[in-house]
Amino acid sequence: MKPLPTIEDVARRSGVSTATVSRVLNTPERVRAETRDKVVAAVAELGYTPHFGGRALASNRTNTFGAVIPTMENAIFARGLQALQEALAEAGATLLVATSGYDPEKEAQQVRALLSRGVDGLVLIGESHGSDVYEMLERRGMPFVLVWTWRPDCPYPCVGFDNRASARAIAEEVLRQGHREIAMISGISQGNDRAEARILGVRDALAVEGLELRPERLIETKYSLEAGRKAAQELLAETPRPTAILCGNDVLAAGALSAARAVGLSVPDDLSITGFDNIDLSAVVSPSLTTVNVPHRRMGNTAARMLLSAARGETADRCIAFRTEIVRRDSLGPAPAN
Amino acid sequence: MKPLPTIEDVARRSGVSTATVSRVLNTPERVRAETRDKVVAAVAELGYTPHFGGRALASNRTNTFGAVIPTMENAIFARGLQALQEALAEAGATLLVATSGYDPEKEAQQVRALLSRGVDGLVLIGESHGSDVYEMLERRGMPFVLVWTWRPDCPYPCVGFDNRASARAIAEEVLRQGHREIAMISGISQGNDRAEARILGVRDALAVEGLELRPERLIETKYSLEAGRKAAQELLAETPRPTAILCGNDVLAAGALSAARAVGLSVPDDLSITGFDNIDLSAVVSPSLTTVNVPHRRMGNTAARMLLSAARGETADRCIAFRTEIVRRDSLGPAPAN
DNA sequence: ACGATCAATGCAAGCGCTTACAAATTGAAT
DNA sequence: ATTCAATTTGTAAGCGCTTGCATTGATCGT
Repeated sequence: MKPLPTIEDVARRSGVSTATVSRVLNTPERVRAETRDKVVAAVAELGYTPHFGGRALASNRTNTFGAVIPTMENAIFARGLQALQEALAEAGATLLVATSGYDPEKEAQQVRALLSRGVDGLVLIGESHGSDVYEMLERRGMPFVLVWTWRPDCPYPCVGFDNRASARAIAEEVLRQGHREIAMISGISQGNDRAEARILGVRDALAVEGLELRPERLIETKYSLEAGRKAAQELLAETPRPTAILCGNDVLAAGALSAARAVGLSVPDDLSITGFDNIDLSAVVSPSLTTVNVPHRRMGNTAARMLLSAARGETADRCIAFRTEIVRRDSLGPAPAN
Repeated sequence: MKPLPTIEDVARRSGVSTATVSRVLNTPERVRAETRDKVVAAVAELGYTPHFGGRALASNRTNTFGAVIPTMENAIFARGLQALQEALAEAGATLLVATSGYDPEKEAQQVRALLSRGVDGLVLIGESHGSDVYEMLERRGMPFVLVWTWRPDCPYPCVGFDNRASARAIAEEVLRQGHREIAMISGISQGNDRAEARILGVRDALAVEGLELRPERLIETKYSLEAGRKAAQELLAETPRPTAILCGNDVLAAGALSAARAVGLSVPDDLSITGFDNIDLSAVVSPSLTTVNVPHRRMGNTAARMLLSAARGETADRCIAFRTEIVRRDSLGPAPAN
């Protein structure tokens, strides 16, 4: 285990002081070209890489940002994260991803871990987080942005979309197709503002038609194919059978789809199913899912931009909402005639 | 931006030296219970979290491990990573994930970045990596393990499965169903030993029957649904049309499935399709995919164990192979009678 | 009762880097 | 030439933490 070259080795080799080496690395324009070349050469010859810890300790910055997401297991956040990562990388920064498993305590723990790693900023999913989390962040003036969420008057910097309005929109679309027996499979709404907002949106739409989402027509469950399948199975066992099932996300919808297939119902002839998020999956299941397209990549990009500028000390605590649109595919059709 | 409490603050508050505080944090059993309690209390009251950089600098260990994977965009590595992460977390360690986008140069860059962050060990996918990568790792005696790959006499510590043999097995299954017009959609094999091995495996199986995989029957493309769809479209346009398409992974297979649907072919009656990896997706597409189950979670767990023990200085440079099995579902059927 | 032993704690020297500040060099402008 | 300002470089003081070594008390065998 050969010891790594340090900045001192580089300094010695290029006949300058460590301060100059440091400047070459951080603010090259403040160093005479000739000197710079010598240093750069020495760096290359030694294969020198600055020691992260040393740098963090001395400068109190890490060029690192953290994101805490509920899970990597399903693809909901993948595309957005990827975009976030790319945008940060382009600015020379690194992204650290941690998962909370939808558990607030674990989330607080992960936030703490990221903070102790000296991240310069943080991305969190949604708005519902422990008060301890918000406290930690504000106490030390840590820049952060909430993504995947937006609502009128949101109190924190966020970049997302209006989950409630979007859910309402797709519910209206379902109603427009003549459905009246409507059920919903949602993620667990407790501690998940997106799930909650989507339920509210559906209720909004139903209310306009004088309908309501009865308790037995709403199943909250974890986000997995299997859970979606089970929930749909339950819903389909009741009488009268729903003619449309709105799902809180595409994964649940895909699960519902397979439940429908299992009991021999044809989608969309006998039963309509809608998703939410428009992940890749939704286009390949059969029938393909009618769903809500969410601006994954734009959220990621924008969050990156906001964080970077906040870390530079520029203040821009704005909230940004993107529009969503309904993606019409094959899983939603007119309500069957009685 | 209030300055964070330091170990010194904790020391002062609990009336001991910083050394003792440090010991309470790292080796509590070496501190008298009474003292320990005072320190723990002070830590709690101040909300103290050790500064990561300081710790890394002083101890030259970070309790952090890195993984460089090709991409997060599709779900291939998600489950394995999750397991890796969980196993590391259980031991109090953290996982840093970086992506290379299947680009060797970017991979080297990411490895370098992780090293400069002082990771205590590294997980890499597969065996083909730039010589600079191997050099960096060996030069500093950095523990690492290759996952997702295994072959007889692999020269580095690895934990995976025999891609070639597994591909051969599923190809044999296809042959057993009477297929003779066989095509394959693979990931880009250049610089991807798993893709390459899978192609070789298929060739092995065909060779036994005196068949070969003609160049126009093998399309290499990137791993995406869309790419899979396009490739299948091409393959299906030829005459004679293949009766079975073996895919290098489930994502490609799902794409192929949708291509088949688009041209009105029934799977598996007119055309059989197989996948590889057994990701969640493969069970929900319709028809569900016959594929090769890969021990995602066990690879992740085992890799974690190997890294942790290597970081502790124990030497255990073994290679571990898990068995795979064929998951029989609906996308593979007997070859259609002419 | 006394040194020997051992556990518990403190002291202080760094770990590799950044960055005020000081010093040296340069290049005009006089 | 000489002066002054601007530019470039060096000096050295930490950043927060760990850890080898020294110190202190307590415990024990005799």
